[in-house]
Order: sequence, then structure tokens, then C-alpha cells
Amino acid sequence: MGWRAADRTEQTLNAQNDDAGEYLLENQVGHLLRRAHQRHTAIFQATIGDQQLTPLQFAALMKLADVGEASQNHLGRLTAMDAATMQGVIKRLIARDLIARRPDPDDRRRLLLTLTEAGVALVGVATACGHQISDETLDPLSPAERETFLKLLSRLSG
Amino acid sequence: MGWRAADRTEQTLNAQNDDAGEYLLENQVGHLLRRAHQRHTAIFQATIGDQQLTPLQFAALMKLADVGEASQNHLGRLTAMDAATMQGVIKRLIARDLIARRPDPDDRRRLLLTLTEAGVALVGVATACGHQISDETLDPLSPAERETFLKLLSRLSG
DNA sequence: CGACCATCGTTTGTGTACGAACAATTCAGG
DNA sequence: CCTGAATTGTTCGTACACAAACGATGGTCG
Repeated sequence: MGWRAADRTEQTLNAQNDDAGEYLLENQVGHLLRRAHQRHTAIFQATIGDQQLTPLQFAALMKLADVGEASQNHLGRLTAMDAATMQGVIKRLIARDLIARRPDPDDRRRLLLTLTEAGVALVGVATACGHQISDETLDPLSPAERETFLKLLSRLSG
Repeated sequence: MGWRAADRTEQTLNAQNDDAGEYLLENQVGHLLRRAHQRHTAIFQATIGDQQLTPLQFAALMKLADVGEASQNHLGRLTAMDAATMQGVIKRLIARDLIARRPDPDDRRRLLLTLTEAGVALVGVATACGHQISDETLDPLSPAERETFLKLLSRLSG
């Protein structure tokens, strides 16, 4: 199945769009999502104390603190990370001795992850930073707008 | 400036958050933005006809069709891409003969980019796909909600 | 004119992202 | 029990994303 768009009249195309007949990059959800995500990671990096800690590493750390113990794939599902991506994130966190990995005695395929002492300490001090980062990201919106936005955004994340 | 969070009471931390006292990854803007962006790129890849075309390549192509001609850095600013990222995107588009590059006679630092004939043709057929991708991404929302969401999202993209 | 600084494009290095293929292991059904 | 399907973690290849440093060019100001 190829593109059949050439068959349509320009009016039909216009009806699909908001205003003008043509494609304006600045109005497309994907572009806006990408730019908002860019802005958030910039705020993250400026606000998180630890310069080596990335958003994904932080997410894995926080989630692991939440559930206590998990296999790589399970933690990946909880943080919406690919198994291959998880692999790299975990490797770097282990290299920094923030998490530890041990084989699951009940399932020899699995590797159980836990926070180390340093990991627990880092989560302790970084939690406040996490809240501040979310606050700063939402700073352009009023409290009511934030609530509305988060509700709509989570429906687009499912 | 380090972390002073340890000094705060738990109530102070709670006041910064929505509901519970602790950090719930699922409620943080950054995580939701990342997942929504993930979902969008999945929709993009499933809907765009050309399997080799990525979201960034598509954005560069559409913007170049919009402005007609631009240098790499200028196009990068128009599409919110780093100069180093632009470098790779342009290289792959040139390899596919979708855009052409020629030196700017007035400024020997610059390389002017234009769509090739194949590039113009691809933009022609892919524009409808672009609108459909935006539509599908916003599918979970009602028309009124879409308008609200896009307005708030663009304020978080600045 | 000449020193200075900004801009342009490039390269390098690190870190996401994900499809695809793989070996090892577990599990379900016959 | 035993064969086949599913799961777990790993590796490879490609494509963003951005900081940092670089040579080349352009503009400005003394």
C-alpha cells in the first residue's frame, strides 16, 4: 500500500488540518513533544546535582528505590525502557557502584538489581531535585493549567 | 550549592508534590513527555510510507520545502536540531539524493541546502502522512482537548 | 590595516533509543 | 518426559542528542 494522497483535492487536505492548507512543522504534536522534552532534559541537567547522572539513570534509580528489587527486564518495563537500552543504563550505574546485580536463585535467566548504599544515599538527596525539576519544567503554566496538561499528557502516553 | 533537602520536613516536601510524599515516576512531566514522544515516533514509523525516513529527516525535509533554501545551521535552528545532529541528518538525506548541497557564493563558510526533484516529490506524497500522524497521535483526545493540549504544550516548548 | 570575536561546518566522545539476532533458560502441552 | 514456545539478558547496527574542541571564514572596531 502506497500513498494515495495525490488523488485528494486540496480542500480535503485542508479539512484534515487546523488552519492553513499546508504542513507547518511548528504546529505538529511530534515536533512540540520533542522540543518540550529537549527543554526538560536541559532543566534536568542544570538542576540535578550530579553531573554524570542522566534522566534515564535517575528514573531507573528512583524506580528501583520504589520497588526494592527487580530484574533488568522488569525494571525496564516499569521505566518504559527497551531491554537493549536498559543494558547500557544498568552497566553505567553498576560502574558507579550505585546499584548491584546478583543472579536470581529461582530463575537462572534473571539478574536481580538492588540499590547499593551509595545508591540509596543518592536517591535520598536527589528526590528533592526531582520535584524541583518537574516544577521548573511546568513553570510556564499556572497550577490549574498544570493539572489539565498532565492529565491530557498521560492519556497520550498510554 | 548542594542539596539542602535533608533539612526540610516531610510536610514541606509533600507540599511541593501532588499527592503522596514520595517521588512517583509515573506522575513526573519528564517521564510522561518521554513516553508520549516514544508513542509518537512509533506511530510515525508505522504510518510514514518510507521505512528509511526518520522523524528528524522528515522535519528537515518539510522545513526545507517551506523556506526553499537554507544553510545547515539555519535549517538546524528552524527544526530545533543541534549542528552536530544536523550534520548526520543532512548526510543521510544527501546519500538518498533527497536534498542537494552547494557552497554559498556570498559566504564561503556556508553550504546552501535545497530539495532535489526526488525530495520535492517525497514531500508531496508525505505531507498527507504527516497530518495523519499528528491526528493519530492526538487520537485519545477530543477536538477541544487537542486544542487545549497543543496550546499548553507549545508554552512548554519555548 | 590588524587584532578580536562571532559564525559555519566538522569531528570526537558519551548516552539514549530501538530493531534484529542470539544463547541460555524456563514453561506449557502432549 | 520431551519438544516447542516464550522469556531473559546480550550484542550489533543505525539514528538521534548534545558538549567540546577544531580550522576556516566573516565582520567589527580601534
